[in-house]
Amino acid sequence: MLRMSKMTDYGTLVLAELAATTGDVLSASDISQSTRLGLPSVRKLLKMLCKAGIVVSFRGASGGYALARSPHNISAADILEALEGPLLLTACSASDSQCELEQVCGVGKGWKRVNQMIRRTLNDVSLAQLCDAETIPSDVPRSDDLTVHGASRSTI
Amino acid sequence: MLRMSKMTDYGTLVLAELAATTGDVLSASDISQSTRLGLPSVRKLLKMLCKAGIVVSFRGASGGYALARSPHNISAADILEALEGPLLLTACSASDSQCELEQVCGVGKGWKRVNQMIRRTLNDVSLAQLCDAETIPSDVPRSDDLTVHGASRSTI
DNA sequence: CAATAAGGTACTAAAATAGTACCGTTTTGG
DNA sequence: CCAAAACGGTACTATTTTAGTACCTTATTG
Repeated sequence: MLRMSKMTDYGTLVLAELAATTGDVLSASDISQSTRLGLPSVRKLLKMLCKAGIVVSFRGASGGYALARSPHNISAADILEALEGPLLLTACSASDSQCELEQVCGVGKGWKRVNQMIRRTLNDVSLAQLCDAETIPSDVPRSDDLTVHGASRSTI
Repeated sequence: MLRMSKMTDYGTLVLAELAATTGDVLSASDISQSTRLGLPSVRKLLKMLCKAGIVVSFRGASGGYALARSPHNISAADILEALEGPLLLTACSASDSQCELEQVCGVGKGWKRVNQMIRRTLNDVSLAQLCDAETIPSDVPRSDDLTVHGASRSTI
């Protein structure tokens, strides 16, 4: 359903926790306790976020994790890519697409464009904004509103 | 990976075929042949699209399917919702969310905002545009560019 | 040197997705 | 009027992905 995985959802909680801490570092179990997420999952997430360069780790006793940079400089796209891999709406959006329909397919390019638009959206929202929703513009009309005239707009 | 399912991907091929036809209706097997998708899958997709009101069906010999309205009035959001269910980035974006973390969770609202932004993007792209990618604005700056200053922008 | 904490890997279980099959109903046209 | 064409509905199986866990290794501190 175009849904992020649970792990990614949890991952943002973990990051929010790190963003909110006043202390130096937080250990995986600190975070597990404050977020109420299972320790094994928290550890897994922190490893992934660390690999992606979003958090940094300190080993040994009194070690732990911290954000690698300011929450203003961590984008939603960064987070999603770290935890779910490349942001690709369709299989053929990938550079090494193996879609054998690509010749016949007239819509691949269209979806790639949509993919870019979504990526831009996700690049433009920071972790800091995620933690403080009011700072996210809730209704930003595009500068040239070239919309689907009369396209049904379901209201959720 | 924030990816649409294969079926949705196939579904847009089916819709593109219907959008392109000059004839009256196309049967499931017509579409299966022209798209090279398996007949059972094509049938399943057409049933779903019909239920969602995107295509209309005509039963009996010489029956088949046609778009329910102009491809300009069918949005990407319509298609995704028909084939993948509600457009919800996170579990707690749903109205009947059962996320017991909701109290502790500071990021749910933020993701909901992002969800709305993506929804708007998908509402603003039509099937007609998907079939003719050049008509999709490839670089539309938002009217107030309140971006993450210096957020890393991975280039895919 | 013992305790704490991260790094890495591999495995199991559960859930979602994809693909298929079958039978019923409607309509056409000879 | 009946056989063939084509959709409607449902239920099932297999595959793939996701979630969750376990276990061992390495590093740091006091």
